[in-house]
Amino acid sequence: MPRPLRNSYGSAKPPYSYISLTAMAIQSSPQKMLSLSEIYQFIMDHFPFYRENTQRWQNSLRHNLSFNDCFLKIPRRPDQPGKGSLWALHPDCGAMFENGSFLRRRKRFKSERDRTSKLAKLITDETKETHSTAPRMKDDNPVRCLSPVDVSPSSFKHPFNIENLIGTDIKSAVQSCPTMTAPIPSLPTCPSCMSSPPSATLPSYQGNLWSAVPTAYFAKPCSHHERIKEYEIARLGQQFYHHTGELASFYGAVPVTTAVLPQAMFR
DNA sequence: CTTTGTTTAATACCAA
DNA sequence: TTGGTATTAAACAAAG
Repeated sequence: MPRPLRNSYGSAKPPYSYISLTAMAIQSSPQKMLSLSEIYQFIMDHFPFYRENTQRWQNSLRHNLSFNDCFLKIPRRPDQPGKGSLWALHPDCGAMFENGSFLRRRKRFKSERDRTSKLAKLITDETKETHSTAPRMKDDNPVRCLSPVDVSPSSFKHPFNIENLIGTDIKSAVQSCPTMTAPIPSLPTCPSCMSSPPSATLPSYQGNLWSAVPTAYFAKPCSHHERIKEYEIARLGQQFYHHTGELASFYGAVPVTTAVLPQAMFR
């Protein structure tokens, strides 16, 4: 049972590490991600101890966000106002705390082989670069997506090629798996526009089978256009979940939006 | 300018 | 004692 937080410790220092406090804040949020200032605010709201000496502990907290693999920096979508990025918990860091009580850390979370954290960094960098390059390509094809089974070299300047991000072991596993034609699963209704996308815009997909698109992708408002992109991303995530489980948890648990993923993927 | 984020370093703590 | 972890300080860059 999670302990009640409010005024539990008066002005005494709570028995939680900065990592615990930050994880609490993030997990308490509906979208499971918060801005830096929102993390500050949560901690100050719930623990009076941290209403003082803010310079000191906030510096420490920022250090923890950057230093620890368990925190993922999620870029804001262009239509999301505010400063800085959003911070989420790495989906694989669930076992970090004993019995989930936040009181003790079992062990430091280290993403295995740096693969997922590298992926997250690459995604962040690609997103930043993509947004800074204002002029878009002439022959934009918004739904052309790199298929996991398509190993043709990318012509992008900064390719977000899934094959570049995964080991050759996974790549060969994907390529060796049975290929078949499957209809794209129907998309859940967008909570923003409350209508289903026209099915004509959704091509069938020749490739490996995938399971259902995680509805988490549609927790945020999106346009039809964006939804198609998000669907392509979900497909990649599920694709690799099917065979490895590793990348899947990354994509599945972090509410990835189009802003998180490089637009180069769709050109 | 301030805020946000990254990184290095020193130090303290704690359990094996 | 040693290794892993947590805290704090500080320098610095990037971005708004």
